[in-house]
Order: sequence, then structure tokens, then C-alpha cells
Amino acid sequence: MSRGRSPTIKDVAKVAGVSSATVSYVLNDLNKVTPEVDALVRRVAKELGYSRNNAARALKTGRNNIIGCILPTLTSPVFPEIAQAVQLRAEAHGYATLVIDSGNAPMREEKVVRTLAKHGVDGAVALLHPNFKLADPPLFPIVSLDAKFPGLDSVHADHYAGGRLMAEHAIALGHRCIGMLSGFQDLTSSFERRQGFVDAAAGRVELVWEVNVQLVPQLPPEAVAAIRRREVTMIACVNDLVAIAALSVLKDSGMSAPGDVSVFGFDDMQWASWPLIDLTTIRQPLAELGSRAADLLISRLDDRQRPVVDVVLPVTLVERGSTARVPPLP
Amino acid sequence: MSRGRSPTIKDVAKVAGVSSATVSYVLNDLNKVTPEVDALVRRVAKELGYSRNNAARALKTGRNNIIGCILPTLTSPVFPEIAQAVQLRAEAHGYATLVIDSGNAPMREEKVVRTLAKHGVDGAVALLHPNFKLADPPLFPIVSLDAKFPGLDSVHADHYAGGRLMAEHAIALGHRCIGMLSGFQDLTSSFERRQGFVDAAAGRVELVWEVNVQLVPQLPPEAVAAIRRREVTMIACVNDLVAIAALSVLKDSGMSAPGDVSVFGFDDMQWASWPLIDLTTIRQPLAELGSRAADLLISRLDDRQRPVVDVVLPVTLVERGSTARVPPLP
DNA sequence: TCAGGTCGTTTAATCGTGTAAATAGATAAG
DNA sequence: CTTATCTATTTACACGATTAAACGACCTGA
Repeated sequence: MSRGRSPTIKDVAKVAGVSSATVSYVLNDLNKVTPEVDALVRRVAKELGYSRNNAARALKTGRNNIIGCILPTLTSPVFPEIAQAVQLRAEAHGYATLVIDSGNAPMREEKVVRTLAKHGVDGAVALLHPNFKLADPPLFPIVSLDAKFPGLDSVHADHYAGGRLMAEHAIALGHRCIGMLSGFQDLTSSFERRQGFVDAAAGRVELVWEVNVQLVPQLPPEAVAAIRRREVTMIACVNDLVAIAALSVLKDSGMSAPGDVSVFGFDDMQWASWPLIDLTTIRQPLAELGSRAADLLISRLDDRQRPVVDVVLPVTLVERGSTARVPPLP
Repeated sequence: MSRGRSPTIKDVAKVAGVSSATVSYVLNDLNKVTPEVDALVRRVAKELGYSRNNAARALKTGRNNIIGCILPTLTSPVFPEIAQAVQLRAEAHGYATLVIDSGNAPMREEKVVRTLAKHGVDGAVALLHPNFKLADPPLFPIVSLDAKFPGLDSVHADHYAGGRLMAEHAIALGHRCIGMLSGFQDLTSSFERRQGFVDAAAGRVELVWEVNVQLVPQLPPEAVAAIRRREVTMIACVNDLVAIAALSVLKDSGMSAPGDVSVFGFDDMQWASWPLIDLTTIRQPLAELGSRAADLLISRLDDRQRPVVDVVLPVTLVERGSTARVPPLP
């Protein structure tokens, strides 16, 4: 019965007794054919188990129905949540998703973009370092994740508002002496989070110490030393991963949160809610971030001329067990 | 200068003053041409910034240079490590990787396979539920991850040996009364881990209680109750995620590891080493799992007739702070 | 009755590569 | 000098789909 290779549009046409063009019209939902022929063709196609050859379609139309998703790494709790959302939404629109990690290196980002281009993606969702240089002309449309990017559509949480929220909550809990583990300020989101915090804290809180750290769950010696000095009642962290690192240092030093010092994170990644960690944090809607980015990209693919848009998603406070009201002065 | 669209093999041919066939021969490394022409063509191709149109190549050859990677989820610490390794190795061989999650549902697995087929993957690396039925004839070659699978190449850790290792170490630490959080036994790896443990423990350890649990960081009430009964000196867990759930329950119940009870994991996922968690566990080489699987798949794509192979990787004991020598009897 | 318009379908060209088969050019053999 | 044997290159078609343009059948109104 089966000829070995899978049936083509011509096989369907032959069996249905129509031309291959008609089959193509039917299968592309351009309603150019009579209802009867339409039904006939669909029935035959299903019977033969026909499925469109994507390569041929891509060759002819220049569209591959594949999008890329560029993230710094997958071995961090936040990014897979985003990737999953992107993929889900893309699939709903008939796109497959090529997830690829740039390893945090801005040089590799450009290589990764070329790799994706080589594999013919129609566009990509990407978390890019601000000094990433996009090729001119761009190889494909890109939607920037997590930060505005000149000339690109973008989707990101309201980091600034999140920073403010942190400060307000800290103040509400009575904290006046705070240490800060901020990210390096070349990353837009780290910068804005800090800025929001600093602006809202101004005059009401003393920023006793501040250390710039990498966004990984290990702290540099300088940060460890600062924490051990016990000069603050709260440590405000640029993200949850760093907050977990802070909790680790506390534990190693025989201290604990929130008994000795409160710890505040940012992101609300999945693990933040584990009882073992139980982190108070600012929640950014990771899944929505991903799906909105996918939407934006797909709409861009359908209309390249549409003006650039910047979607800002709201953040919320999630109060858990790593923070507490500051103890009354003795 | 640029005609808008990217240069084709014909453009290269014209500029180099040869036929398009010659260019094709050069670029495919079939050494059918004189060294001078070879060099000339390569130079021109580079000058024009030529890059092969993958869709056209795929249409002609039937190979897309894309592989799939099917995993139950990405929002678990273990799988991204595997995915990253697969991707890295695949890229080294010129393949892109379509990572896709099957959401743990065996029914969805078959759908995911069809999705991948639709997007024209040449093959896939997959972590499959044992009762997954592969299409006949198969849509593409698959390498099974984490467990042997009839008819497929496979790569997996030596779960049975890991189970034995757990038991031996527990015995060495003096534990005689052990509770077990085992996975559901329809999953091969869960079954083998348990079997190894039980075989090695036979006659030397009393298995006081055992609960089958899902491989997620939350425990069913039954398991929570068992833990709170305080009848054992060690809890042996089917994997690290479950072990973390156990640690959480301990904390919620005012107990701690290893003071009140030792906790033993399996996998050695990245977070197991965080000071906050600090889990004794059996390490399976996740990255190697991924890269070996990719290798196997690619070699299969090059030779469909090659006999099926089953690669078993060794596991090792990683001793951390969640286990301790059993306290001497009062 | 015939020009003109609609509508549904087919014809045929095209996308960029790969590759079998044809060809030309050089060399060797008889 | 002819013929055979290579080898380097080109010619020409196929892969499977999309789509503009051509076509034919039918209807309509003057």
C-alpha cells in the first residue's frame, strides 16, 4: 500500500481527481474552492495520512515556521519557565521553537543569532545584553525579553516599580538599616530594580553597604564579609538566586532568616516557595512574559511595518517567611 | 550591492565563473574538483557571505539537520542539564535541537512525536514512559534516555547500582530502620533504583515504611504522616526533588536533617549542593547522558542498519550534610 | 446573440540544492 | 592517428510546495 515515502500533495490530488493547486488552496484555507471539493480533498488527505512537507513550503515561501528563543542559560530556574511559555504559545500558532542558550556571553549572542539564521528561524525572542549589536540589516525580527531594546519590540516586568515595592515593604516592616546585593549595573533590569529601590528608600532608609554580584547562587568574598558584619536588619537582593546565596551564607555563619536578618528576593522563581527556602520576593509573571513575547513576535512576522511596541508587565509583592518585622530597639 | 535577498549557489557560481554544480560539489566536500577551483569557489562564497539555504537542501536530501529532544518538563532542575548537553553536542555536528516537553503525559508523548515529525526532525532523543507506543513504521529514529527501550538505542545511568550504593552507604553509617519514598514502579528508573536498594539491603536493614510518590517537590499526606511518625533514622528518596520535599516536611514538623533523621537523594542535580539543601545523593552524570545520547542519535542517522546499542553510565556516591552516622542506642 | 463579468479549477513557473548523466578535454594505449 | 580511458566540469532534472496567470463554464443584461 504505502510507497515507502510519505504522500505528497500530488498523490492527494491524483486520488481526489483534482489538480495539485486545488489541494494547496484547500490546505491553506484560502477559500477558493467549492465546499464539496474542499470536503473531498480534506477527506482524501486525511485518508492518505498526508502531512505537508515543511521544507518545500519553506523553500517556496521563505517562512520556516520556526522561531528561536535565546536565553542566557537553561540551568537556572527562571529561564525554563519563560521558554516553556514561549514554546506553548508558539506551538498554538503552528511554530516550533528552537531554544538555545547564549551562555551569558555577549560575544556568543551574535554567534547564536547567526546559528539560528543558518537554521532558518523566522524570528526570535531573546534576552540580550544591552551592548549586543544587531546585524544590519537584521537577519530576522527579534523581540527583546526583560528589557527595552532600541528598535526592537520588547516585553519586560516593571523592574523599577518592583524596586520601589521592595523598599516600601521594608520600610513598612520597620527596617532602617539595609544591605544590598545588587547586580552589575550594565544589565538594564538590575539597574532599574536598584534605581526603584534607591528612589523609594531615599531619606527613610540607610543603605549601610552594597555589593555588586553576579546573578548566580554563589557570593564573592566581599559580599560574604559584608553579611557577616551584622550591621543590617535586611538584605535586599537583585534576584532570588542571589537571595538564596545570601541565605546559604547566613546558614554557614550560624545565622538565620528572618531571626537574625531578613532576606528579600526578586523574581519569584518556582523554588522560592519551597518551605526550605520560603523567600519573600517581588513576583514577575514569568509565564506571561514568555507568552506575550511570543505573541509579539508572531504579530511582527505578520506585519513587519507595525510600529515597535514595549509591553510592561506589573509586579507584585509575595510575602513569605524570610522577612519579618524589625525587632524593637532594646 | 546586495540584491535584497541573500546570495544563492548560482550567484556564487556566476561570480566564480563556474557552474552551480561545481559550487555544490565544493561546498559539500565531495572532492571532485581541482584544488584551484576549490579555493576559488570557497573564496567567492565567503566574499559574498553565502550561506546554504537549509530548506532547499532539506527538500532535496530529505534531511533537515534538526533533532528533537523530548523531556517530561523543563521546569525541573535535572532536565535542562541534559537538554543543554544534547544541544551542545548536536550543534557541534551541525544539528539544531528542538527541545520540547511532553508534560509527563504518555498520551501527549505521541502527539509531541508527531509535532516533531511535522517540523521535519531527522531524529530525537527522548525520555519516554515505558508504555509509549512508537509508530510503525517509526516516524524517525529515537534514542531513549534514562531507560532501555525495546528496539531503540538507549543511554542511562546504572540505576540498579545506584540503589545498591545507597543501601551500602546507609548500612555503613549504621542505619537499620529506613523509610523509603520510592517513585511509581511503572517508571523503569524508579523501579531499578528501588530494586537495587532492596536487594542490597535484604536482611541487613528493616524497611519500616514505603510510600510511592510523584517525582515532584511536594509529598502526599500519606508520606508526610509516615515521616512524622519518627520511626526511622533515614529516609531514602527516589530522587533529589523528592528528597527536598522530605527536607521541607522535616522543617515544617520541627525536625531537621541529619539531626533527627538522615535524608538520601538520587541524581545530584545542581541544587543538591547548595548549602541550604546540602544533600547526600547518588550522582548520575547528567551532561554525559545528554551528549552520549546525541552521539548515538547522530551515528544512527548516518547508519540506520547499525545494531541497537545500550549505553550504561556509572553512578557515584556524593556525601554531603543531609546524612550522618546513626546515633548510638541510648 | 454576444460582450463582459464571476467563479472554480488548472497550467506552469518558481524557490535553491543535489546529483545522475552528458560532455569536453586530456592522456594513454594500440 | 585513431580509439579508449580517465577526469573535471556542466547540463538538466527532480525534490514538494506556492501562486500568478490562463482557462473554461456559467450567468447576466443590452
